[in-house]
Order: sequence, then C-alpha cells, then structure tokens
Amino acid sequence: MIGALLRQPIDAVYRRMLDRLHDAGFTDVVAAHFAVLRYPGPAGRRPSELAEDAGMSNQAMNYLLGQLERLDYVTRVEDPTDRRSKRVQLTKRGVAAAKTIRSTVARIEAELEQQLGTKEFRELQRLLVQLNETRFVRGGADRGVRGPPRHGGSVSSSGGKRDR
Amino acid sequence: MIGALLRQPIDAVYRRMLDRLHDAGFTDVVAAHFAVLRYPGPAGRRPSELAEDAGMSNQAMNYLLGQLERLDYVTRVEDPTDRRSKRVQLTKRGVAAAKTIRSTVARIEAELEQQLGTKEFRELQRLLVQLNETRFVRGGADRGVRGPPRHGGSVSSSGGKRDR
DNA sequence: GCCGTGTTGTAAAGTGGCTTTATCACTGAG
DNA sequence: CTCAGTGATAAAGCCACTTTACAACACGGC
Repeated sequence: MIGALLRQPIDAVYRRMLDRLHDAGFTDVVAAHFAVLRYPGPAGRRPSELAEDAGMSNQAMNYLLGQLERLDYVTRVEDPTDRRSKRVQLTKRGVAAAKTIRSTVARIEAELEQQLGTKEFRELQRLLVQLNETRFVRGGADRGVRGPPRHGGSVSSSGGKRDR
Repeated sequence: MIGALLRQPIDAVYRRMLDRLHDAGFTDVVAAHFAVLRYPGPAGRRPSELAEDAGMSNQAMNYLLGQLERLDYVTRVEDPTDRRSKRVQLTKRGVAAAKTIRSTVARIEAELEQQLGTKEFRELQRLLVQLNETRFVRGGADRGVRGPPRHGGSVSSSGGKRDR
C-alpha cells in the first residue's frame, strides 16, 4: 500500500498549490508548469539543466518554457560565456507566482503540523528525508515513470467493442 | 519541500513496479494501467466505480479497460441484476500480473525496512497512514491534479520562437 | 402500463504534455 | 581547421486523458 500512502498526499499538495495560484490571479498556470516553478526554480540555469532536474527531455522542458515565456513567467536570455546556451530567469510575475507557491507550502506544513501534532509532524519530515536518501529512491533517480515504452508494442486506440 | 519528498519515492515505486512487470513477461503493461491493476483491483466492480476510485472520468477508465481487455488482463461481463452495468474481473493473466505487483510491493517494503531499520520503517508507515487520514489529504479527495483546466485560457502549441 | 429522469457504458473527437526525430549554432580538443 | 560533441528548439507523432454525444436500461410517480 506504500504506493497509495504516498500518492494521495502528493495529489492533495498539487491540488492545493494549483488552487491557491489560481485564486491569487495566476489562472494560466497548469500542473505541468510546476516542473519549472517549484523549488529551486530556474534561477539562471540552462534549459537542459532544468530538463534533467525535472526528469524530462530537453524538448519537453523547452515546450514548457515556451509557454511560460509567452505567459510572462520566465525569460530566456543568452549566456554571454557560451553562445549556444540560454539562461532561464523568473520575471517579476514569475517571482510573484513562486512566492505564492512557497507560502502555500508553508501553509500546508503548518496545517499538517496542527493536525498531526508538532512532534509527529517533525518525525514524519525526518523519516521522509531518510526515505529519500535510501538507495531505493536514489538509485535510478533519472527519468520518470512516464518514460518511453521501450518494451512491448503499443495497444492502439479506442475503448471496448460495440455489440448491442 | 514536502512535494519533492513525497514525489520522488512514489516515482521510484512505480518505476520499480513497471520494471518488474516487464521482466516477468507482462511487457504490454504501461503505467496508466496501474489505475486498474493496483490494490484492490477490479474484483467484480463496475467501470464507473473504478473510475471514481482512480479519480478519472468513466470514459478514461473505459479506454483503459478496453486496452486491458484486448491484452487479456480483464474481462467485462454483464451484471445479471442490472442490464446497464458491467462487472470487471481479472483474467488468469490479470491475476498473475496482480500477484507480481503485490510481490513487488512486498519486496520494496522489505528493502526499505532493511535500509531504514525496522523501527524507523514501521514508524514511517504509521505516520504516512496518519497523514492520509488528515483533513488536508481526505478533504476533496476526488479528481486528481490533472483535472479539466476550468480556469484560464489554454496556451496554444509549440515551443519558443525561431529567430536565428 | 407508460413516462420522464437519472444512471451506466461507450463511441467519437479534441486537448495537451510529453516523446522521437531532425536541424542549426556553437564549442573545444586534436 | 576540422570534427565530434553539446545546447536549443522546431516539427511531427503518441497517447492518456478530456468533453460531447448518445443509446440502453432502471425506477419512481402518475
């Protein structure tokens, strides 16, 4: 059941973050954008670094950056030391959104601390950190679950049969 | 950081499950199928119940069931008491896959227990259960993060500008 | 018995976050 | 100066979903 135990809280976290962003006026942010906006944020790094971090291809990251740039959350400026590279920075609007995210995390944690009790909450945090340091989690930390099929053939399209 | 602390382990869990399934010969299972195969499995329930459970639309669930039926993991049989309804059951192959999943979970938990120590591992389990019982997680437990946009306009397609 | 309303399953089409594939620009080692 | 490698990104495709639409059935009220 370890799967469900982890999945349900993380879903709740993302749902809350998205709601708060929307309520704060950032109505054009979607869940996928978290790959860029979440801690530690772009902070002048290159698109390929962000892609690596998010466990996705450069192209996918670039697609997100294209959206976020058009929506005025980030800018891509050329790297003076390497003319192939770009550096991604949060815009003013991007910084404001990131601040909303951070404050939402703080609020969630405060809420959990209140509901679990301070002692239990801190213990949970400590154990989660430990869990993340295990070889199980660390090992093969690249490429998310939704990677390329790479195994069996695809299953083609469209639901069940119609035989009435 | 609560987000990353939960997300990385769950990703590792799903990655491991998929790998083990593929190695066990179920090469045609993809991550999306877990919505059906994971605990407690279809077990004679209706498609709409499974959809509710997985936090997705009936149609999405039906799409998955169509694939899984074609791949011989489940069957849909008519409910004798309600001729609108279907009942979803695992096939022999489906049962075998579910067994692989359960054994993988057991193996993962054993591995974590070994790496964290029995006492810490049990404590982590206990706290995760508690976490899942909080109002924060329980409240609004329907509809996953990837729900309909329902807010701001879409952002149209295709990465950055080409201006070279 | 019919009739309107709700429920169930599912087909069909559209959406969007990804992938793979393919270029182009540039860098750095030889 | 090559040339293999790296970075960004365009283009096309995939597929797990969504919304929309509808047909079959259940069921309570008349």
